[in-house]
Amino acid sequence: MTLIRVEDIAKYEGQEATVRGWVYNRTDKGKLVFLLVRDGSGFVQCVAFKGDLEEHVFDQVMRLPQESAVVITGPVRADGRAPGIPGGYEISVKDIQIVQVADLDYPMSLKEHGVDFALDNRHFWIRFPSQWSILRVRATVMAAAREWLDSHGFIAMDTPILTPAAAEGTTTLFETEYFDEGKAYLAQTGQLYNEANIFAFGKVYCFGPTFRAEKSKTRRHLTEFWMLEPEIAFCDLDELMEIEEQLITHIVQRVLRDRQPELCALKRDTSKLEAIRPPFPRMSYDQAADYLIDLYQRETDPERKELLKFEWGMDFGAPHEVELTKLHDQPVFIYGYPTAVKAFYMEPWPGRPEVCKSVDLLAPEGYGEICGGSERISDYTLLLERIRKEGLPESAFKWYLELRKYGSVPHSGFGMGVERVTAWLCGIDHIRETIPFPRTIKRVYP
RNA sequence: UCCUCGCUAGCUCAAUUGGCAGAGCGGGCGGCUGUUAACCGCUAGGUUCGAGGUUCGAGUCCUCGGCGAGGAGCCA
Repeated sequence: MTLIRVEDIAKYEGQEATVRGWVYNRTDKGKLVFLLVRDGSGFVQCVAFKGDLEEHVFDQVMRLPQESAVVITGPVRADGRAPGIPGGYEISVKDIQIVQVADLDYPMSLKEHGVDFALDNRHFWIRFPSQWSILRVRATVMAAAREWLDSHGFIAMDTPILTPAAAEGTTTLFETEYFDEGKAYLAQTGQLYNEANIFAFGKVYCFGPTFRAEKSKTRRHLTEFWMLEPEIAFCDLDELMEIEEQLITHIVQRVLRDRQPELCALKRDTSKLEAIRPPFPRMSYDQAADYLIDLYQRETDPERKELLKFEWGMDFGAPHEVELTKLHDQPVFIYGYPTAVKAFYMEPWPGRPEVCKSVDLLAPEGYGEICGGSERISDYTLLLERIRKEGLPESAFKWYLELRKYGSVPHSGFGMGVERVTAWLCGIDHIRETIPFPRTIKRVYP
């Protein structure tokens, strides 16, 4: 008996194989029972004929409840009628071991469910082909990102999740007691620590959960999400964009190569992803602003006009980002945002202090911002001035400022939101499905 | 915080003008050798989110509250 993984089933055509898994669906048809079995790596149809099994066994198979655990052995056959991920192959049940007969009150039937019910049952929902596929793509996004960085001289350098006094207002930070030291806060970014790390390691990245207590209630926000943050010494804004487009391209290629059955199960139009290749278009904030102002002025529908309202100096809202992504089939860089709407540590544009060397990467098809980054201020005096202007506590930034005194160089970095990238690649419209157990303003269960 | 919508069987939903609370799925029993979220027959299953009000009569109308969704704002 050869134990196989369903994702490799094509290799075993004509051979006897064993799969271990769970009954996702059962259809009985008189003397014939179809079991759609999940084994974690895929979904495969197993067919039991009454004549092949002892009568009491067949009878048990015919009544096997959804989600029962089984070990099935039999020959693998190619059959175009067989559903599954990947489909096209099925196993004839010659032997079946029933590890557990599931209770009959499994809450998630295979019909439609409302969002709230599905999320209350997230611990079961992840068994569904759609959710399973999305989370497999997520894992590949994460693996591909590490793979590219690790092979391009970046050192993985974890940054703390418990952090001291807030770098900015405490309103969006989750707070916790920290022994006798007062308050600690869950990290919103590892960037400041990454900036320390590059002066030891040159090119680094951190990759972990980040926490934002924003009262955002949209399809693009979670309170706990995973962010990849590379930071590079001796790197300006142009070089940063090159790194971003190389990384994103690699991720897209890997997902296309390794997650084809999952994308197919999600009915993703992969031709849109196959077309992604660097260099990505670059557009200045000024150009984007001109375009959006023109769009705003020409809009006649009052409701839409209100949403598209724009003037130079504003940050983009979701509707603006959507309009900008419609201009290209590729991800698009928007660089040179107004200093006033960006963070204090961004390097000013030479000769134009009202603009800074920041860049956002917007995914196509209306997905919007997937990466945000900038060249950082490398001059001590300028950074100190900025910290004071923002009214930030100087003492908390002592170590950060000191980095500018000993070997400071131009450096840049960015953050990539794993959930937003995954949502884009999967073609789904809400990022809560791209993380196993989403945390939103209204949900910390399960 | 604001705007809009929703809450009826385990799930997804229906219920005409205020007039007997229903269907599909899921569960049970039975049938069928190619099902694809199978199909067919039978069957069990209800505090209509909560409190109060109007009315002969409220799932439906009114008031207050709760919960959720979509969007906006917010958002390194």
